[in-house]
Amino acid sequence: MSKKTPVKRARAKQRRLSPEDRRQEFVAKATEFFAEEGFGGGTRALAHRLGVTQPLLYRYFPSKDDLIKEVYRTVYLEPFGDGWEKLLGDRTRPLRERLKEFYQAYTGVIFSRKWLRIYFYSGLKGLEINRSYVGIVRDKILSRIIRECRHEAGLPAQGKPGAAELEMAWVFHSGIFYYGVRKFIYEAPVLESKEQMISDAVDAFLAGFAQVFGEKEGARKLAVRAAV
Amino acid sequence: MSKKTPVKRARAKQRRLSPEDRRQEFVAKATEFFAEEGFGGGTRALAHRLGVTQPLLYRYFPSKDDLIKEVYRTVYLEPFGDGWEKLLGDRTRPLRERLKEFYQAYTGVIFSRKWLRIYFYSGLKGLEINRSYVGIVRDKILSRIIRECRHEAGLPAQGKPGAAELEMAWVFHSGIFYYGVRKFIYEAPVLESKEQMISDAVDAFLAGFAQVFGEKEGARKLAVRAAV
DNA sequence: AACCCTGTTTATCGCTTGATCACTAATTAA
DNA sequence: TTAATTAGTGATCAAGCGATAAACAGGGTT
Repeated sequence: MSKKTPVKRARAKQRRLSPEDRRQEFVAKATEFFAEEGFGGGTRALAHRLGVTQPLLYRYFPSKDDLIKEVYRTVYLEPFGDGWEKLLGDRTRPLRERLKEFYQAYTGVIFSRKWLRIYFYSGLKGLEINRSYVGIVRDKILSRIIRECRHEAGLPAQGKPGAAELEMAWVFHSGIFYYGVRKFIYEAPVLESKEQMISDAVDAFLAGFAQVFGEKEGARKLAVRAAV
Repeated sequence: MSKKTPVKRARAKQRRLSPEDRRQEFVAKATEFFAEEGFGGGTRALAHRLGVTQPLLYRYFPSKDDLIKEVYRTVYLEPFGDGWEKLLGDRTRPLRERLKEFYQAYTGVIFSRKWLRIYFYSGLKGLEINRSYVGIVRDKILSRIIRECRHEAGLPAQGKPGAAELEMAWVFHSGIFYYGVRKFIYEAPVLESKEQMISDAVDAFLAGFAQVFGEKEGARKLAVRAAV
């Protein structure tokens, strides 16, 4: 390459965005960048990707760490709508149907290279935000699922789900979750139809839950209902 | 702190190990170090942890990357004994029992902070070794499990497991795997008894597999799937 | 004693990193 | 038009990185 050319750079003639918009644009692209490179990725490489010079980042964010924190915020807060709890708890519809629909929607949001990689990078860092996310999944999703399963199986409702029930829901949930990990992080071949994977997983979970926790009657009811 | 003290360091009076042993000692401690810090951890910090100076590492390993590769080797090759395939295929015992025993043993090896963290760090790097590990799990463990399930359910044996069956085994396997992730990476509370978690997961899986792929339910299952 | 071999340290090199400062170009307000 | 404000750049700093070279220390052999 020739030496640094002092050519007056033709500044891109882009419309100037409002400061807040530009900032958010930076955060969005930084998210993609860090998802690929990990948080060890350099600010220079990031700036290059944004098409600006490195010091400019420091006009918008006090430090690299602050930028990273904003990346976390957007990634973690993005997915959680409040419709999901209602969907799971809507007893006018069969639980099986609710579960399948919920996991279609949920995985529709989190199954992306970007989301999953940021999730694991922050998890390995041992960040608080990650731990709190696990808590949210447990309280807003899994506990609700357990409650609905108990109801469906004709078991007495009780305030908090038991530890063993909760664990079983975790195993179920994680099994589905890991489909995305295998596909987007390991880039391993997976069953083409996500829909079928979820459908089978839900069917197996309901049968398994009835088998392990159901009363004899409840279990049979679940099995029969499944078959019909 | 005062300026660098040129005090002649009292060399530690440790027994001199053979070069090969010393090397392995380095690799072992480096594994723990990288498990905590990630592979971005510095060679100086690592050397400090080993109680030696940084350049000494380069007498034992040509570069940091070579050291890391050896870390991978030990971590990935450590677990796989050949007894596991035999255990899974031993038809003199009930499949349920075999599965529970296998997963007790398997998780006994990989459920550690060290193993899991190295696993994810290398996974995020997109390393070949990681992908090959996924292949090994699929071919040596999950395919075998499917075969045994088919046999148990009285289904005709066929060479390769179907994609949907394999996926279901993945969901099951991952569910168990993620118990370790939650415990050692997220450091989230889990069911105290790993044994019960595995036992319930296996019971649920067998019930679920029969439900989804079993012969008797086959026709009805198809109807249900068509209706969804 | 002299020598060599090997494990180890000190000092240092070139490069990259996150961050800062002074300056210029572009936009807005008067 | 001119002044003020904002967006963006080039040069540079101190610290940290991986890696290298040369000197040193201690035991074993002759």
